[in-house]
Amino acid sequence: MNDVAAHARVSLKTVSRVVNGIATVAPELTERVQASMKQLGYRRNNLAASLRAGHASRTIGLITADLSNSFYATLSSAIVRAVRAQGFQVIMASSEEDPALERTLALELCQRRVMGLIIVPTDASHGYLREEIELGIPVVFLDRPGVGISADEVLADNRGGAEAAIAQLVSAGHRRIGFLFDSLDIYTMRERLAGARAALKLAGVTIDDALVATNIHAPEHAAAAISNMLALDNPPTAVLCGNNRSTVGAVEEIWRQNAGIEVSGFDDFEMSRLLPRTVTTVSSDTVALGTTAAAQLMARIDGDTSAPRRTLLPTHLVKRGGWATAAQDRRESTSTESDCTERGISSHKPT
Amino acid sequence: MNDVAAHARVSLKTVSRVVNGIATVAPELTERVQASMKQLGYRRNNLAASLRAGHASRTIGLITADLSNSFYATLSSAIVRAVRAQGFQVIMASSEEDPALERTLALELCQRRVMGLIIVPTDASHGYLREEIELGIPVVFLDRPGVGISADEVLADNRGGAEAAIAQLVSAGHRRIGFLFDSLDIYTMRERLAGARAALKLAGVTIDDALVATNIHAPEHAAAAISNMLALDNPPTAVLCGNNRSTVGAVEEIWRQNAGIEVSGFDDFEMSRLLPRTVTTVSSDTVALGTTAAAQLMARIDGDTSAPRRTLLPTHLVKRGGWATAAQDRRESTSTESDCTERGISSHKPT
DNA sequence: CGTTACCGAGACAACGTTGTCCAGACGTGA
DNA sequence: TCACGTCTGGACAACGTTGTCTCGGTAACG
Repeated sequence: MNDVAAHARVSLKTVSRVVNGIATVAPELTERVQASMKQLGYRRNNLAASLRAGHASRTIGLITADLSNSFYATLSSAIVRAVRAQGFQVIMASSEEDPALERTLALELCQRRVMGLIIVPTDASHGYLREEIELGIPVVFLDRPGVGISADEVLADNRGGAEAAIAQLVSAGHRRIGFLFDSLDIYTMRERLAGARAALKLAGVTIDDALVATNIHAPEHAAAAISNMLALDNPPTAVLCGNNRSTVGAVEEIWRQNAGIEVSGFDDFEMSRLLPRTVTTVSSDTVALGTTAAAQLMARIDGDTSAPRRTLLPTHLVKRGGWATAAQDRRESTSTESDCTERGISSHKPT
Repeated sequence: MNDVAAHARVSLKTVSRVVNGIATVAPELTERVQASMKQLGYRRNNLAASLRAGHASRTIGLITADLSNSFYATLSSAIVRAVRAQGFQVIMASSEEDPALERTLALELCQRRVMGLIIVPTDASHGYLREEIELGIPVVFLDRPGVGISADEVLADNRGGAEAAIAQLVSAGHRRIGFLFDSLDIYTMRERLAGARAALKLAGVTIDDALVATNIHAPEHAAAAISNMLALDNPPTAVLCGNNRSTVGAVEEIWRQNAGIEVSGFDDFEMSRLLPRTVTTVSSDTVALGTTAAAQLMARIDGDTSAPRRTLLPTHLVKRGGWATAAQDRRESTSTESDCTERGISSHKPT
């Protein structure tokens, strides 16, 4: 900037004024300065500017569990788009589900003076964030609640979705329902299982613990677990899968064994309509989750100091797949959705 | 920092030394400073530090075409992980395939003093980047080459992959092969089609223009296009799809019409093995693409000033899906891969 | 012609940090 | 005891920018 000023034979401040588009500069000088900037390849240093201006870095931090997972990719994409509209940029990091790494990343981002954080939290205490929040960096937890701290949360109604899925299976006559869930250390898994249990209790159906498999991390685990269940004297007639990996493994194995049991699962996914079996998925609007979290954070950055708020987004049942079971499901996916349950924000309040 | 110094009754510089872990501070003072830092909630301002230190922001910028696409999500994830190992953070942005937006984003990131850029470029001139590169911000183009500028490029061997796919179809006896490609404005589409044409020419097979459909953006377009081809007097016996969306649409429609034609396609995708039809996909190691680009950029940041370099990663054919056509394909996917062609880096040099 | 008012431009300080240099204190050896 | 060396702490400047204040010039009006 000094060089530009010297080259254009004006003062430093005049260059600053031109850069910031302040109108009170003589047109002739403006022109000279702009020519010099171009000639010298001048680029405004936004870091320095935000230093002077007092922390207005116009950057937020985003920590998800696994960037390559399409669920988080969609979330991230929605967030980036939403905050970009307000001139904000996003530093992204991945905690790999490791609480220690998550903490390190969060603190690093705070040091970098992000103006806010969106975190998909792991299942460890987030007390360390209290200080950062008090120091003025707002935090929004996304998809799962933070532990041991009060902050904004944007969640999907997993419990309600589970209840709806079970209600549908029960009304279709199923009484023996299997469960394939990932680790119950994950909040969403606990919620989904709790919802399912509640709905079954309501329907007066008792749960056979032999039909509840947990710690299913990969399709192979799901295949093995469902295989075991099918080998029981009294096998399930339907299965509820805790996430899309479980669903995929279950569908594969069920198809392989040509077993005629019904499948419901969480986390709708791209291409799910190409599954050979009909599957009912509990899906939530991932884009809305991201957009809502971004909006909540921006409100905090803009000075909203009201009490922390939990937003619960609805989930709904969608019928997917069924190519192998043929032409009985030739309807468009939109009309398929219409005969499914919708759950509103107020449907259920997880604790 | 001033406050900490006052509180600990030491000089500003002493605090700085403690923060930076310089050993020449008396242990007693170090302790006093650390206590004061904790008590006052001091956080080092990395922005200010990098300002003083001369642009060592330890941040890179990443611009992809569409964050929510699983291909770019995987790329991004690999890049974030790779640079994180060197203490770098990543600011991510999405160009939405819009050259003007891409340019705006790139310049914004430069103003923010990122130390390097990885860009999945759109098909417009990147001459504007020349100045930035000269100013010392290295750029690596990923997945597609930049236009009108010489910089590092990390690409997949699309042309070789297309040749391999066609060779396989031809050797299986196919002579009438349809093509479903997205816009030829996209570099990868041009490369893939060029490879296919070259391989067909080599095999002495002439191409019927009625079997070449372009500008296929969505599965529905692919379905319509393949439907038209199947209605011809002399329909194709096989089809090559330019990306996974085309593949999905084609497979759906072919299945619907119960037409027995063979499908090959680009871009392997999660769940592709659950497709009802057997599909041969040309896949590349997406993680390796990202990791390679990150490594190349880090080398430039570390001062590598050698001539711009094009890295071509191999593609290989993988058989996927086939649930609906049943038990003839019961093998594990690993063994399925073993009977497929592998293309090396040196297989083909696209221009 | 003089005075006032206004406007454009420059000097200066400050944002938070760190490198450089220097001063002072302490210890040791002659 | 004095001189020299070493080692720690502090003053100062600088990174690149912008807000504030002030000054000089010009135009308009009395």
